[in-house]
Amino acid sequence: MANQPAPLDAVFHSLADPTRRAVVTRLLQGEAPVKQLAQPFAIGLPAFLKHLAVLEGAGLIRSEKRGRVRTCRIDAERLAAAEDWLAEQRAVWQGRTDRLAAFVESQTIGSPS
Amino acid sequence: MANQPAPLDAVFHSLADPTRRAVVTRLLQGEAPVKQLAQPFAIGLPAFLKHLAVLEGAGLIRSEKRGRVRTCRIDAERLAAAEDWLAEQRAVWQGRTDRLAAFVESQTIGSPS
DNA sequence: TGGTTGGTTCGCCATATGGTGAACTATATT
DNA sequence: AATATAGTTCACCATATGGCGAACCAACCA
Repeated sequence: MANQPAPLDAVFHSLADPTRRAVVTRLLQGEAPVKQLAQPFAIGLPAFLKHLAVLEGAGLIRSEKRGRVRTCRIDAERLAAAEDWLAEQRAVWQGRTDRLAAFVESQTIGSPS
Repeated sequence: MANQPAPLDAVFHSLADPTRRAVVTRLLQGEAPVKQLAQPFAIGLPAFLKHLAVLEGAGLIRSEKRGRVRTCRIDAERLAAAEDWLAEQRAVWQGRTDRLAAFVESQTIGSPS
């Protein structure tokens, strides 16, 4: 159902880099300033800022500058979009092996408690 | 748990392109020869073959040549790896937002529906 | 045997990506 | 006021990406 190409391009492209994935994982623990985010990586700040720009461009993170510190936080919606796309695909391929029914059921809950 | 950087790089990079995502979706319906796969797209065969090479390099598809026809099929394991990674991340962020939601709710009970 | 078809390979090109170092701005800190 | 700190911007570089057209090989068909 969902088929928004452009955003997915950006999200998947963001996740194709280990540095950026690490940033995402890190930010899921909570917000953090740029320098602290950059510290674990063996690249210069300019290069790291480009990564942040890619992530922010993809809508995966947001950032706000207070004083001289820019604080970044996760924006998980786009992450969910990526997972949704994969889940859709999985529904198809797993359907061939047998779990389609379970998935459909989980999507169409209609009369629980 | 799972933290295999290199394969994920290739998988996410593969999925960052709409043509390649379309190929994946298409192949989930069943195997198909190269030409048939390429037909919907407005690019030349050489360019399309590069996309297939990227997908195959990422382990998302396999292909076999019989006669002069190369038939491609999906190899869903790597797709699952990507979804697993995202599911892990979601587990974290949903854990947080769930706790947050629970907290907010616990502070604001009093006038629901 | 000769043509058509399905793929492949080759060279080429424009642009994007991921990195660098150096210079610069603006906000703390002392 | 002087200095350190956190980011930012800039010019630059090497390589990867995604596309092209043209030439090519192998196999099926007539």
